[in-house]
Amino acid sequence: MISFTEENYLKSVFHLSNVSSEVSVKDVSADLGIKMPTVTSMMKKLAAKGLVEYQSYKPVKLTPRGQTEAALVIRKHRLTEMFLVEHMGFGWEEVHEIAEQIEHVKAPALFNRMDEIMGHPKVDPHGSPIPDRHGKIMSRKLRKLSELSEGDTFTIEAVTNSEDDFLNYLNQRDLSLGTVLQVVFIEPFDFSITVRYKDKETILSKTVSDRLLGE
Amino acid sequence: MISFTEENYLKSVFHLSNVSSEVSVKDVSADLGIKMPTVTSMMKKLAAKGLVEYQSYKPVKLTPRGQTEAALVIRKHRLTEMFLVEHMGFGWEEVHEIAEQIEHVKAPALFNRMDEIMGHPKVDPHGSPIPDRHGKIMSRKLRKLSELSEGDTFTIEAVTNSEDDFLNYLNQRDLSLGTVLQVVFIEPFDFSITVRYKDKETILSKTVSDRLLGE
DNA sequence: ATAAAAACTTAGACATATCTAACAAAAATA
DNA sequence: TATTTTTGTTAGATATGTCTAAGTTTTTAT
Ligand SMILES: [Mn+2]
Ligand SMILES: [Mn+2]
Ligand SMILES: [Mn+2]
Ligand SMILES: [Mn+2]
Repeated sequence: MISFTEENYLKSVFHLSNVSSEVSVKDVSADLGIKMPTVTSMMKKLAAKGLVEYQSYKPVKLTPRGQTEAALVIRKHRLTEMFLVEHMGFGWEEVHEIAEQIEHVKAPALFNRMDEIMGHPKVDPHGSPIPDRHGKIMSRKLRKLSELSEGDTFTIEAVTNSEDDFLNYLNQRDLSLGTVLQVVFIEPFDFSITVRYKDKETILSKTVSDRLLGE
Repeated sequence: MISFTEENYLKSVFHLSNVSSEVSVKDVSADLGIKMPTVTSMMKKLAAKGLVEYQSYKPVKLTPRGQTEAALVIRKHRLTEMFLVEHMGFGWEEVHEIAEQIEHVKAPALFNRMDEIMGHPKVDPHGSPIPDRHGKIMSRKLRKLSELSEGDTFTIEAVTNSEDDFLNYLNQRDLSLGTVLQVVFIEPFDFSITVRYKDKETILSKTVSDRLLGE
């Protein structure tokens, strides 16, 4: 049995693995807001359970089983988010915190039912892929808005961050998944991008354009 | 902040208070499957938090605040059960275990949304009343089927027990909330009751007739 | 190559929630 | 009333998950 707490560590290592190739104790510590000694001891525990590979002073890595278990928690998280948006009328900025709690519920039937009711959605409200029942994830290689050049066209397909502050910022500017943007101008000084969409023109900072994925 | 565990103790004391007038440490111990010394120490903790009245060797009692908090957890439980049945297609025998977990989610918006979507239901799938946002519970005085006499008519309005075994037993016999029964015969030896309903005639044991409430 | 800084681990403490063993009080029975 | 049984408490142990303080190892900078 994997505890609530252990599930959160697995998810953290999983997410960090998709950001950089090596995941350090420090990274996990920062990500979860838990001190390094605690992370070290949890890594030993997860290693003993066969969920992570751990050697002192080395980066940590999920074992295949650890990856599957992490993906299954993420599946529960994303199905929940999608269900809250699609069937309960929540905004995409409201669902992450609720899903953080419901993802730990041990009731496969609940999540399989959500999946069925929604017709097996491929992505969550933030454009992140939903792993299947076996923990397999479809990977799409999307580009960041910040990587484009002047004159390019871009469709928002995902956001890399689900904090409500950021999503409310996007809501205020009427930016959502599916919005098509034209890159009008890139400021060489701070890389802020002027974009045109839906008869509007706005300047987005690099912080924002780094968090928007699409093609 | 009331922990997951504390919430379960409050719920237990609350439920037991509605069964008998006095709630003992033993009762809570039996109800939660937790040893008596553990219950004693939790009662002290809850007393320190102002949620129960506790004195050594005396029955335990919820304070008004303890009652409200218990009722709010029960509200979350029952709204969840109702939502699972009404909006996710689960049977009344499947929802209790899932609700036992979701009732601990800290997200008032989630439960208020369920409540809204369902149009503020008064009872859960087992006929138990759903407390309002302030923890107030409508009380209906229903009779047990076991209290009736031969020739009486009875409409099932609630069950006192949500174990899947019991509910599957009722499902098999096509007994559900709203079913109208005629009491045909009461066996004086073991108080089993012969009932007629929907062109059927069945014998229900005292164990069963004690768990069916109605009027 | 050495010193300094950063990352990591070990050791030990603490909070929560549980248990068993032993004892004490209250209730039931003789 | 005296004894036995039941119920409840105290004391101390254990498991999980967290922390701080103090060292180690590795990496970076001088
Ligand atoms: Mn999320
Ligand atoms: Mn979580
Ligand atoms: Mn998401
Ligand atoms: Mn229930």
